[in-house]
Formats: sequence, structure tokens, C-alpha cells
Amino acid sequence: MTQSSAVILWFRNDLRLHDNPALTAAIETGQPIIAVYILEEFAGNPWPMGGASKWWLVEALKSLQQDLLFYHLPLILRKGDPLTILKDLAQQSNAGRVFWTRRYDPFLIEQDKIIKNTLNELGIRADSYKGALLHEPWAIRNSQGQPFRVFTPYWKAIRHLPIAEECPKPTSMTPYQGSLSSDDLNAWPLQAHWAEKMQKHWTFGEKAVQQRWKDFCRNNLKDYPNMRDRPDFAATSKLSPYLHWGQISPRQIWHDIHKIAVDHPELENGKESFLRELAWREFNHHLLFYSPGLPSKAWHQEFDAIKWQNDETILKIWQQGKTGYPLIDAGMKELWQTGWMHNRVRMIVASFLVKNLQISWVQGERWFWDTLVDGDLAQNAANWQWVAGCGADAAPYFRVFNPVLQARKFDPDGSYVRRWLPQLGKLPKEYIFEPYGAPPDILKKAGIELGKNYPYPIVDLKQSRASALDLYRTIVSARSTTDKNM
DNA sequence: TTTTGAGTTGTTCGA
DNA sequence: GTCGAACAACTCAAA
Repeated sequence: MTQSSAVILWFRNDLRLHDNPALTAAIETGQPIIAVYILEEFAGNPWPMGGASKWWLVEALKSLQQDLLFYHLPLILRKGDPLTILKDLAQQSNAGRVFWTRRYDPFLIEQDKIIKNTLNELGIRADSYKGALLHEPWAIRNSQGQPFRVFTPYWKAIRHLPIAEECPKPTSMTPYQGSLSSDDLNAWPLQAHWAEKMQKHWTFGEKAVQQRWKDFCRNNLKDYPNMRDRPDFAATSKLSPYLHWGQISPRQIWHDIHKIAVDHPELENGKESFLRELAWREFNHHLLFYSPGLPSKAWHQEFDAIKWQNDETILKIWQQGKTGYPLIDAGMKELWQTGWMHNRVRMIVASFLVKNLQISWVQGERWFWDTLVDGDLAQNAANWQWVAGCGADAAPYFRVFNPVLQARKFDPDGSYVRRWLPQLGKLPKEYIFEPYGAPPDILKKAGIELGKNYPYPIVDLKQSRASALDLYRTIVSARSTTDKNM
């Protein structure tokens, strides 16, 4: 191989310039850079990108292209098999090295291994970097040398581990001067009409997320431990999609929040609470790494024996937010309108699907995968399993969220419900979470006709809860029998 | 090695 | 209205 004349920077889920170790390493070679994003098409991917993700990706790529203009670095767009494309680019440019940030979905780990080995065999050195997580999923083990299965010990284990400094945003880059073809972003099959309505709920790109993060620290961090549970306030960071796409690095968050807390002791509780959430993100990747079947197989495998209701009609009613329970319906509307749902509401709608409706958590996981802009294999799978009771959770199976009680507790004025279900706007607070219990004259005055402009409840809460507990009890008692036989 | 205590996010019932 | 117990039972880490 002749002297190489360029290096390839393969952008994936690290669509940022600040604290991007792969980018920094590419620049440090001193060689001209070719930046590429590949819309990967491969057979056998069990989780092809969901609709909301595709929509977010377009916006993320647009702003990355924009940010790279400052460095006169074009972002090459290619669609197809990544290995073929990388080989092709290397051949055309005589590039000798490829840089990328690691990703952790089981299917992608396998794919990346093949790509790395093949490139290396061809004399093209491929180097991968840690940029999406604070800790590699395989780097954390308990005192027995085993992976963690409970969150709190995991958190204790990583809480005080040192984290390397951030890589600063580059001051300059040397773009590759040769001509390389690029696809037109608008021609990629990523457009989903239903997703366009989400536009007005988000700001895009790295600059936007930096601003959002700054605002969150200034305005919301102090009260985060309590307020994060309130869907009626904008009290959470909403960083999830940006973190998923790597538009902000977890390492920056970690360092920023520590620095801020030094001068602001009143933020101590907020800091711990927020870092704990960040650690859940890490823990979920840890779980997925050691249980690659997590997205489809129960982590406690005996739960796969549950006979779920396989009812498309009921599933659709849940998806469309027509269950007759306002908090559930408001959450599903928020998801559909914005591509995002408040964390507490996610737990409540999930519990409702799995427990009250007895539909498999995998069905819910699929719907979230398609509709969430922060759709992430590890987070989605681990959290659905957690709610379903088959995941990494010490809590017992009988935790069933009651959507009415939860609403009273966390949306006390009903303003979250009113925001997403304007047809209930005139209903007084006393009945806003259970319109089916309101006296006829109150309903009439509020302009509500049950079964017409707001549905009757799809199930009875008390009865469906009891039925769920019965169902789960069969699994749990089967478990103890099996254990005794072992 | 054995024991002990704790484990993200809940609900209901009865005192 | 408020409070504690019960809902069952297992895994894991630390003492």
C-alpha cells in the first residue's frame, strides 16, 4: 500500500463536534479528513430504525452538515452496506485509516467487528473509540467478577470512578480535497409525513442541545429530585434524543454537573439525582451487553411463559390514546404529537398495557421504538422489561400503577391531561382523571359525550388489576416450584 | 463462609 | 385523612 493520503471519519451515533474522541483522533493524524455518514442497509436487522428516529436523523444530519461548513468539511452521505462503502471511499481517496465511535446494540457490535477485521486485512486500520457511554459495558464487574444485575450496587460501583477529560471542540480541520460523490439527504427514504408535526416541539443540532443543557442546569436542576416526576411541568432535561444520537456526550454532562455543584451546594441533591438517571442509561447498556436477547426475551425467562392477550384492536386503542383513562390517553397523544413522553407517564402507560390490558411488553416496546425520537434499543428494552416485571428489578410483580391515583399525585391540576386532551378542558378537576365517574349534568356542561367525543374506559381498573395479579402469580409460583426441583 | 439487609418510580386495606 | 402492614420471594453485595 502506498503512503495514505487521508483518513475517514465515520459518523454514526456521535453526531457532534464537542467531546468526540474519534473526531479528535482523526484530526490528530494531521491527515486530510473525509467525513461520512452511512445510511446502513443490511439484511437481518431485527430492529430497523423507527419512523420518529428517521425523522430526527434527518434534522441531526442537517445541523451536523451545517456545523461542518465552518471547517469547510463536507459530510459525505452514502446509503448501503457500510463495509462496501468504506472500502470504496478508501480506495478512491487512498485513505489508510478509519475512525469511529463505538456503539453497543448486539447486532451492530457483530457488524462492526466484521467491518474492522475486514478493513484491517485490507491494510486499512480501523480504530474505534468510546464516546457514547461513560463506561464500556464490559468494563464494569462486581466483586465476584460478574456483571451487575441490580442497579444500586452498579451505581455504587461506578459513582466514584474517574472519568477522563473531555476532548474540546476542534479549532480547525484539514478537509480532503479530492472529489467524492455524496447522496442528497432529501432523497433518502427517511421522510415520514406523520412525523412532521413534531417539528415545532424541538430545537435541533449540537448548539441547541448545549443551550438546552445549560438552561436545564440553571432552571431545573435544583428541584429535579421532586419535579422530575411532574409531567405538567417542563422539569426534565429532555436530553434523551440528543444523547441517543450522540449530539451531546454523557462525559460532558458528567463533568459539567460536577463543576457546577462545586459553586452551588444547593444543587447537590439535583446533581446526585440527575447523575443517577445517567447511570441508568449506562446500566441498561450493561444489561443489553450481557443479555443480547433483552429486546425480545424476558430477562427473567420464566415470564416468557405468560399467555399475553394478542388483540390488535385493544393494542390500537392504547396506541391511539383512546382507553378512556385520561392520563394514559394524554401520554399516548404526547408521544404521537412530539415523539417523546414524560418518564413517569411512560411507566404508567406501559404498566397499563402490560398489566391492565395484558398485552405483551414487546408490543409496547415496538410501538415506542417506532414513535420515540429517543428510541434506543437498550433503554427501550430494559425499561419495558422493568415495567413488565420480568426485567432487572428487585420490586415484586404486584406493582401495578393506577392511572387515576398517579394522575392525582403527579398532575394535580390536570393541566397535563388538558394540554393533550383539549376536549376534556372544561371538565372540573374532580373528574378530569375519570370522566366516566362524572355526573351527567357535569359532563354535559363540559361538552363531553362519553362514547362520542371521549371513550368509555376500555377496562375496569380494579378487575383488570386483580386479573393481572392472578396471571403473574402463576408465573411466580411456577418459579418457586422449578427452583425446588433443581 | 455465612448471614444479613436492601432493592427507582405502587396499591390497598384496615386500624 | 393518615399510617403501617401486606402483597411473595429472590438476588446480590457487604459485613
